[in-house]
Amino acid sequence: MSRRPTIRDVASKLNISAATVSYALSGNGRVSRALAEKVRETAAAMGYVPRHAAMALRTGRSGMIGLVLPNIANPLFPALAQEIGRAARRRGYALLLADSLDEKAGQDLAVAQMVARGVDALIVVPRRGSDLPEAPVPLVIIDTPASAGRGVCSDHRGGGRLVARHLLDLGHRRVLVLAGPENSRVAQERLAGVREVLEACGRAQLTVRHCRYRPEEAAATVADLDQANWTAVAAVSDTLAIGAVNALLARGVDVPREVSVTGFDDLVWASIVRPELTTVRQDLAQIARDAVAMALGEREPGEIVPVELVVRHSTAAARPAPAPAPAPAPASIPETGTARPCEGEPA
Amino acid sequence: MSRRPTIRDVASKLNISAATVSYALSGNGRVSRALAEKVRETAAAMGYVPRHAAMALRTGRSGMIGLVLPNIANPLFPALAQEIGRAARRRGYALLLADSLDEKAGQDLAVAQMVARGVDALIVVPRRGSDLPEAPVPLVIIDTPASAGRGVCSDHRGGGRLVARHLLDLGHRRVLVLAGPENSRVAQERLAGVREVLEACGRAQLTVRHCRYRPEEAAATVADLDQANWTAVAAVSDTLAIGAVNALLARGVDVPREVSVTGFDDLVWASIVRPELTTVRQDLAQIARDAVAMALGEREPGEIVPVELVVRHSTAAARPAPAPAPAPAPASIPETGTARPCEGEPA
DNA sequence: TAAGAGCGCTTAACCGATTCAACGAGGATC
DNA sequence: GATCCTCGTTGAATCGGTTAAGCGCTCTTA
Repeated sequence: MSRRPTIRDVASKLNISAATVSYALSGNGRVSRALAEKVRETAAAMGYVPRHAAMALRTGRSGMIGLVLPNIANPLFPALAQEIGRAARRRGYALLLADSLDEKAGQDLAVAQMVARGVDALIVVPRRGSDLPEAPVPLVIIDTPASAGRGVCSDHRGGGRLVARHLLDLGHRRVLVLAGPENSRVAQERLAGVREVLEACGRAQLTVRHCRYRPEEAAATVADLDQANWTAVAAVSDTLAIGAVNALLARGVDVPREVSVTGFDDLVWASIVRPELTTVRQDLAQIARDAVAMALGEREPGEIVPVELVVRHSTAAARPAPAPAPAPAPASIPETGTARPCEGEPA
Repeated sequence: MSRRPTIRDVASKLNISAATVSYALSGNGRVSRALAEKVRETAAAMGYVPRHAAMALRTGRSGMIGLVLPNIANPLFPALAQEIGRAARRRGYALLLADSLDEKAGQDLAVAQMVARGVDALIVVPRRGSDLPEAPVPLVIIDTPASAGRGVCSDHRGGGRLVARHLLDLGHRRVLVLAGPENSRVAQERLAGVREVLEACGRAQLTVRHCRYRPEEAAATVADLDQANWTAVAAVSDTLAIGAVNALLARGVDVPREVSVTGFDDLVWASIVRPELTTVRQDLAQIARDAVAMALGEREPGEIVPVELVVRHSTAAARPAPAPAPAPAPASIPETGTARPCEGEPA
């Protein structure tokens, strides 16, 4: 026979019942050591591979996790997808992938289709401004603390604090924040972190501008503003940071000597563009592991994963202000994301 | 009953048989118009959603296409994955994703697992240097013409020709080729295209260096060489091109005024870095559509998809050589990838 | 020594679709 | 009026696994 062998083929070759083969291979029933071993050998020799469809039908479990992303083209998500795929595969799960193509209906459609396909759990990075999806299977959200009760997320606010403190330590007091789209919960959190620290400082002056996650919009925003009003640009994403850098360089402004720029996410490109970006790195591997663990019910949702400031070459000590001002503070890198009053300031 | 309704639930509500419901919904059997309509309505009203697992078991078709990538982290592949996902979804197929994590065994393992999971077809972007995978289901390879008999690919060689002709037209005669890893079939093709045109020219002088697909390796390679020997760098990937640009800028060499640089693939970042890269764009959407069509047996494999030269700001007319030399040729952009003798050369 | 508990295996039901074969009712054909 | 078709529908087998229940045996335990 040329068909792929079934469990019954293996059974009849050994003159035992199909059930025994099933028990032996799954390790669930009580089968003698010797027989179990022989079954495994025979199955392997015959090239037996279980049909997941049959297992899924009987057990109601498909062994698949659905991953719904807003847009695979955003470079952060492939990295996350890779980590999730890895974590899932380690547990014997496969990854069913869909992106909502940045369309309103796409997300719910994708979720519904995955449910119809019988995924055992869903991991969703929600589209900006969309409602949180519902599904009759465990659903883990990767987003912000606001929805972390349903999943896991980075400490975006803490990241914002790290950035702000870093800039403060470098002596920057007037900061332009490129705050991303107004309806992005993640961007809101990052902005809140920056704001928290800078406002706690008292002396800092904050300019906030919103724009979509496109370098050209960031560039246009920066180009429109009077550069005299700030010495640092804190962008809530590397994409925006690169746009800002380009606009500044085009204007003949040296980065970081005249203006410091920070990003967010540590995309692969952050360390490739010149100057290499100071940015905040999310621990994607940890998020992926947690998300998968939550999806499979091994862990309670609600995790908030710490982020890390990566200092590179797009930030430097603030230049003395045009008005008479003393030397900037030494550039110590804060190790925590906690707000604390700004000390060691220029007098 | 709180379970998801089955086909039998729908049937008993209408006092008809399950078979009729199946025929009505699938449109396969001969069911009267009126009844078919009533069945569809009732099914929808009851929230009936077919179990793919049951369908898969019975029909042997899972409605899933497996996509195996060498490494999702490479920015080219997510874009491709997105297009393939879109094309698949349009036909009612879902996408099962795996990457081989750039490991030797990963690719075959991924293929085997997908087969076990019952995918109806596989689309594989083979890992460099790996053997072409085999599987008991239709398998489409996205790679180079050498394996295009099994799938679809871009006209990498033609892209190489486009780049070479572009540089030739700009007056460049001494070209450094960053040729990527030696075992990359794609890189080999691109190099071959460049070589073909430049050698046909007769007067061109070619330097070829291999390195892995990492900007820092490209940068190191460029930094090691005596820049006097070439006026243009043709990289077989944008990643390498950016490394080359960085190395040149770090050395104080103006790009493109002193040295022109070209990339390959038109990654999103190619138009974001400064200077924006002149590069070759693959038609990923077309490749994706063709690959899916081939996977589903709607089209014969063997397609070679044309590529397109995208001229931006990293290339410019060659400067007059240190030795007495006339003005460079006008920068006409070739519309075809065909080699032709270099005309309008500097005397 | 009778009741009970394990052990290792088998029997058979079951998951929820698809699809073959058959069947009754009408209509057309001869 | 008998025969044959076609139409619309149904019963039942089937896909390939999982798993509850049970069987005959041996070994404890009271």
